[in-house]
Amino acid sequence: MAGHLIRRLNQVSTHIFAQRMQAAGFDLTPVQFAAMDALDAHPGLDQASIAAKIAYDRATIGGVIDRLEQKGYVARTVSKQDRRAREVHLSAEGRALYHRILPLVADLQSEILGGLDPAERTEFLRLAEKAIQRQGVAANGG
Amino acid sequence: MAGHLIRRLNQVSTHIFAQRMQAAGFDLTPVQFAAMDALDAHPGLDQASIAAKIAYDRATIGGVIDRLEQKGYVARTVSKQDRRAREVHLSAEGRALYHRILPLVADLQSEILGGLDPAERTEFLRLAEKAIQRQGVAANGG
DNA sequence: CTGGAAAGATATGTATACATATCTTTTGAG
DNA sequence: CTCAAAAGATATGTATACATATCTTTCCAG
Repeated sequence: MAGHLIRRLNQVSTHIFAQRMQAAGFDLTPVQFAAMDALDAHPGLDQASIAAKIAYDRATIGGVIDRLEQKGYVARTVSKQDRRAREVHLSAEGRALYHRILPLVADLQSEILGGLDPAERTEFLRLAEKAIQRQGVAANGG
Repeated sequence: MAGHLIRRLNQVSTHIFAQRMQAAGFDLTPVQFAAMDALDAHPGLDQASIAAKIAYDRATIGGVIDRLEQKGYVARTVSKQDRRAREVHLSAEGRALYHRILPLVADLQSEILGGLDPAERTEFLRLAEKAIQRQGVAANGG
């Protein structure tokens, strides 16, 4: 069953992420890192755009940004152009943390596919990307 | 990023599952179906064994079984051999539902990998299985 | 047989994940 | 300009997902 295999793989992936983070003394979830990654590339992005960029729904991202704000890694300000929108920025601390963690996360990717040799990993990533490409799953508000 | 691709794929997978179930007029999540699948093959299984079989933790499965019980699809009885354990059985209604849904779920698997041709699907499944095989992720109480 | 370790289940707390509803603010048709 | 539609965010409710703690019951060493 494809669905079951994919779920297991996702479970392996999040487990490795959590373990590596804890081992390095950081307290960040995969989604929180993904949000910081988007914010490093696009400072001042509003929440709806963050959600669209990393394929989450707005409600989930709202909570994720809440927690990042509580930790002091991001700051939220009401946009002057559109007072409905909240512009989100990495704080100095958040940016520093992101750049310390980035190589760790890059490194852990290969561990997720640890059972595959390099050629197989490349092929797996190609197939995964192609499978996603065909789908138009955007979720609510994404 | 492997982790991100896998998450997206899982999102596609659960989305297709939910859509197909709703279209067919059923109200079952992927986990609930997985639990019923395990119970059809192994009637009377206790919750910890169900969790181990489908790679979940016990706490999650407890809630899943709660909801299946509320819907009337499973029944829980205290084991006579071990009064700590709850033996879980599909009800007549649950078994009937499972057999109606099974072909639907089998069919939807190919849609999850809809962007891939048959040879690619086979290869993807082989690689996914191999990648999982290497990992020993069991979760708490699995 | 007895007391502590171990196992099954449940309780608690945190973090996704997403649909739907609601509130505020902006935009656009007339 | 005005009001309804639309968009950004938040609120609410359900369902995972999992670590940790606790309760009950069983097992086992002595």
